[in-house]
Amino acid sequence: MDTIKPSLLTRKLSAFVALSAHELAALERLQLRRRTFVVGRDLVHQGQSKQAAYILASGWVCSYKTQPDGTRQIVDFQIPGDFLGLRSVLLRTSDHSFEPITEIQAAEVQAADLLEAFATAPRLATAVLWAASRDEAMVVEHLVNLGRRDADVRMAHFLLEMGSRLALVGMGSQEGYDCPLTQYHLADALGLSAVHVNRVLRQLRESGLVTFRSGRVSFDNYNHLVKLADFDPDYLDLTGPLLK
Amino acid sequence: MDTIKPSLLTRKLSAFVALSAHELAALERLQLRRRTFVVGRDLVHQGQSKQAAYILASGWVCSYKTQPDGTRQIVDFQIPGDFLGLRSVLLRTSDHSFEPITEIQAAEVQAADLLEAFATAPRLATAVLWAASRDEAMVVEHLVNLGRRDADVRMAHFLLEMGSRLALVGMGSQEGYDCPLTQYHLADALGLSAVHVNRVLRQLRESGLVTFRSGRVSFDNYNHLVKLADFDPDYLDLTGPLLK
DNA sequence: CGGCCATTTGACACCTGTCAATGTCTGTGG
DNA sequence: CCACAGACATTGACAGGTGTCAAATGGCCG
Repeated sequence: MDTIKPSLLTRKLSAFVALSAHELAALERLQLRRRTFVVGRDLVHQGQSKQAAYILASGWVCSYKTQPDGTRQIVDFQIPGDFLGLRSVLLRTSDHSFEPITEIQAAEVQAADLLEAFATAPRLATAVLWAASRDEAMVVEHLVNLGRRDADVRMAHFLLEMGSRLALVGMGSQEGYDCPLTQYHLADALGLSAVHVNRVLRQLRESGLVTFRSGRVSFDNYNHLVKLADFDPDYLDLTGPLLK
Repeated sequence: MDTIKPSLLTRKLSAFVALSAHELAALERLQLRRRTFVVGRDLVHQGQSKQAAYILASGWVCSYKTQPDGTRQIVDFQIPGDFLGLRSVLLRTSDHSFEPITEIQAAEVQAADLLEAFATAPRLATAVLWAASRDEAMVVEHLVNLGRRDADVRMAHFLLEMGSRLALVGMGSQEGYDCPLTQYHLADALGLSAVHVNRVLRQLRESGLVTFRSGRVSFDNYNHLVKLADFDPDYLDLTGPLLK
């Protein structure tokens, strides 16, 4: 099942920065130390420090914060090709937790390895910075989602965003994608109750827009869904600036 | 009215990283090119690129995103001593707008100046990275606020957070602080309607917790407010890791 | 087959938004 | 000095979105 081909991270970064063979090799070297993690056990826990970063090779992860009253807010999901805990390794502090949603494979990256790779291949730093910046832009978009959109639009936007992200690594299209999330995950990410998530999903399904069922998201009418969600399919493509 | 003393940014960073005289000088040099901006005219507009960054010397700014339907979501507020548009200058892209809330004074910083300062005083880069990271942590906390807290708790948390931030630059205490925001600003930041903001403020005031009136936030019962909001007064103090 | 987990559904309460009107304050111009 | 406009704050009535509670259904696995 495992690929020998270029990693997904390579694939993603190459879509935005033309990396040389030397740079590509440095990038691949970072991903040698593969580890497997099982569902449920947190990779990094809120408040821990001195952690490694990871490059996700397969499986889904979510990063979240838990409140004293037990409710949690999922900040973002990580999919194959994504960095995980990049900030915590650079700053040696972590302000939220990471939980595998499926069994995952990830390459562990020490701060020293990362810095060495940057020294060898400086443009790599730019590319990684771009990736981190894209992640931050998604958190901001997530913020707008929570603050200013109704539950149905919020859901539509979220499903479309995941679709675009997955398409970047060849795991999705305008037809749909495989999605291991439960409705509880959606609830914790979108600031809704699980019951209401179910209601919204039913409504979207019955409107012929999108179907979320048994681990699969199917876009029944991609264009109408994009219109409902005011979704800009290009907002993740912060292309241009880095192409020089 | 203007201070000759060390800038507020210096003051803030010094609370977390012990900077040498050489580093302090480099930091001050960044802040020579002062400019004044008036209320209402955006500093950086959504989608623009090739912008300068700013270090805010006086006044308040908000960063926000506007949606096609006209509603807006305020992502964060910047107060004296804060960076503004740091990411857009490094990546030459801007995904949201900045609007002065009061008349402001800010120092314009070109990407080249910043990089030169980093080269001269390497630890400065760490300090600035720390500041950027703290800003990102606040956005995440903001996300949790919107997703998982009721309007009253959300408001309480927000007022306390601004208080802590202002205290770091000597502009606030547990007594309260001067606050130029209108209830519309609060609404756009907290994902509420202006009418509901008013209701919530009244409730908090009548509960004897906090009073928001005529440009002033007064903590009537700081401890109870902290308890209501589940506010961790230390979460902005990402101290420790950088002190080595 | 018997749990266990996720999904689904209905009833009901309540938090929050919307609409509309009024009050307060400040600055401007007659 | 007063009238007025405009921005912001305040209040009430009402509707609707969303949460909570509770129960039923369905699928998966030991």
